[in-house]
Amino acid sequence: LDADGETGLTFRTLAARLDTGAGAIYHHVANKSELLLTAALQVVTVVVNESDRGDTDREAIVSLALGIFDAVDARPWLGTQLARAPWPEATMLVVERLGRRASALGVPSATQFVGVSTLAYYILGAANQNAINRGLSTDLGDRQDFLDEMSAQWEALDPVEHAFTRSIAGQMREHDDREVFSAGIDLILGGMLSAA
Amino acid sequence: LDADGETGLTFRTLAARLDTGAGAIYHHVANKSELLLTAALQVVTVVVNESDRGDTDREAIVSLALGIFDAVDARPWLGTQLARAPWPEATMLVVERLGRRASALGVPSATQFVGVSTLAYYILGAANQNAINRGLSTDLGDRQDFLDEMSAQWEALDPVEHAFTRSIAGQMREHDDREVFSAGIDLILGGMLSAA
DNA sequence: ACCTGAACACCGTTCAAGT
DNA sequence: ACCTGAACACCGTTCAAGT
Repeated sequence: LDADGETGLTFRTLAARLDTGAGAIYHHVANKSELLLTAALQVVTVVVNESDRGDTDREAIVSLALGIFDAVDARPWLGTQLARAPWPEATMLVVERLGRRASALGVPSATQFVGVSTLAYYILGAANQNAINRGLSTDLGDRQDFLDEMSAQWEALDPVEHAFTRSIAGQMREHDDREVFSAGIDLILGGMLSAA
Repeated sequence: LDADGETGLTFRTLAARLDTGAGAIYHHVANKSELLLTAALQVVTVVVNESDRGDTDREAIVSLALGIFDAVDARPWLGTQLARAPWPEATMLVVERLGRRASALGVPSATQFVGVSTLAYYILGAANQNAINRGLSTDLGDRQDFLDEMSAQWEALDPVEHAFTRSIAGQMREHDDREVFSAGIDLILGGMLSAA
């Protein structure tokens, strides 16, 4: 799974690795979906326990978010599993930790439901996007080439029709992934706290 | 595509519908991915033009977001295409509109890049989640049964280990999808404006 | 230039037959 | 109770052969 990704893991290769038949695996898991979700829960349990820390609740939320970001960066297949709907157990584990910290931070209880799910969508979306982009850039040269090309494409767009996209092309080229990601978490936290 | 979803559209069924061979389609599109992205761009172009309106920029952003939410609700395959990485042309069209409105709204230029991508991740994540949940609930009885069961499951969790999840179980049961979605947009906009 | 459709190289999943 | 692995029912994609 870690070596060849989600499509690399087939019941045939897995059976060969376990020195058994493909059908035998169905005596232990119902189907491929369950297999992947089980793997995801196992990884996330560790990540959440290791990253839910910091001197303040706010720091703990950023730390949790970065923990997921880094885990998905290292294992792109994980991002796909966490973003499934309805949210699987692994994702609910992250939501639980985020919510507890948000509550302790003083986010009004009326905004906790919306706030935490906003945080979760942002974390999963940004982590997935980052992981896939990184996969693409190792294929097609290095990250900077990839960003340069994307940025150049944006700058070549129509100045009227795509004014905003052009205006952020420079930032796209020079941004640091983890820093921008953290800034996003801070922005959402700001919204949650000022919504009182 | 609209009738049977993404997996329902195969080159064989499409060829049968067009009274031709499966291979012939490859003379018009490179592969299935390109086919789906083309369909997505076509739909989103219309949606964006129809929903980018309101008396204020803030209202226009909410209207845009709801436009995408509703479009994905009606066509779940669209959500999958918009959430692809790197963001396809159709998604960039949404980002452009959101960014232009955010800029006009007075969001500091330093936070526009982070703010608009936060908004985009939230919109795509929430719209997809909603669409898939709705698909599940039409299969397994109606929406309320689905929410009741999920809510009951959450309330049955361990009170210590899952304190937060339990605390939002009630809201999960009673929430209105579009209202909660709008509230999330407002929360992010609040964060973008107070980040000055 | 475009179409045809059999063939290729796969999948996840099932199931009769074994141990 | 568990394993085996051929078979089933599909995919997206390719390509020699046609028009």
